[in-house]
Amino acid sequence: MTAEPASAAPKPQRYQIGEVAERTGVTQRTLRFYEEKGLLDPPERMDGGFRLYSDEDINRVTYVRQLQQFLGFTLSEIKEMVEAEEELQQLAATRRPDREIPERLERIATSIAALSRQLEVVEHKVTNLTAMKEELGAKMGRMEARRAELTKQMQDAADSRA
Amino acid sequence: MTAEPASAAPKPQRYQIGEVAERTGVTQRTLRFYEEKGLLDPPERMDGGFRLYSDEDINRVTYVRQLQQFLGFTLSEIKEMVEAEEELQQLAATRRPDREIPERLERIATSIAALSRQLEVVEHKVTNLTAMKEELGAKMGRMEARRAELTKQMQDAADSRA
DNA sequence: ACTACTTTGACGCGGCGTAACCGTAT
DNA sequence: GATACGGTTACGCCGCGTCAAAGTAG
Repeated sequence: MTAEPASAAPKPQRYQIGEVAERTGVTQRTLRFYEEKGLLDPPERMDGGFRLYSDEDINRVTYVRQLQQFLGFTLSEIKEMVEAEEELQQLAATRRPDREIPERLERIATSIAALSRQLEVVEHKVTNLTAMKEELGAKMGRMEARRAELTKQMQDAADSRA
Repeated sequence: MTAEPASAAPKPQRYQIGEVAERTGVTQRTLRFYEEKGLLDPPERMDGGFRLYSDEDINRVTYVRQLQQFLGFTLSEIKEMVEAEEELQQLAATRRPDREIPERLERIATSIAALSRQLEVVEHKVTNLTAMKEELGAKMGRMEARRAELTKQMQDAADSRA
């Protein structure tokens, strides 16, 4: 599909752990930890043993972090989700065996279920946060009113001495 | 300020730990832990040693949980916030010494700073979540399209056999 | 040969969960 | 005195942070 010179090999971009850490905003420790826990599949290595990550790996990391930080899922929950999604992509890559369509449908159903679970959480959070935002705004208003009042009192005291 | 019969004592509502746990949605362990960490001040006790919490305590717990779960602050950050707020309420309760207005102003300033910090986080989160929501929606759409496609293929196969 | 980067351990910490064992309320 | 509830103590788990000691890249 993509234009590709016949003579040059694909040469896909690879990054070592430090750069991945910077670009994703997590530490190197976290990257190794995720790998250990099966959230990232083991990346390539150079001859000396240094890890070499792909762009896909990077996307995976940011995805995991979103599910964790923004939605509050645990790492084991997230693991299930990414595993489901991986299976799905593998199925999409296979050259249409055309048998086993029911199985494909099952996978998709699971995936849709996961997605709607996530959507639910997102909407829940947005509702809560919006409510909180208004509360905070009101509190801020009261605080600023008190501050203004006190500042005025100070002014008056200063004026009466003049 | 509030109407109060002269003959009957105030009789403020008190709850023991189990009920507080239910009403706030945290475990008893968490309540004791928060107390230990100084996030809740030590509640009253009955003669046998059972803890007796007030409505204020309950509010405090839900407040702490909001800051933690929704905004992602650590317990030590939250501790600073609630301590600041406590000082503020004490100052509001004192019978206007009218001296030390500058000090009051300082407290209020700290409090306002904390509030705007929280507001920032809230807005940040809402932005992120909204973006995520749209992504999820799009993904859902694609999934459902694929499902429809596959279901149709199955239909066709069944029809051709009939 | 130098410097920056990476490797695998291993221990530590925050924020609780989960018994265990015993005392209190009713 | 049975049953539900609460008290403290202590160990465990998750999600990493933080050295330490050694090897690799360029």
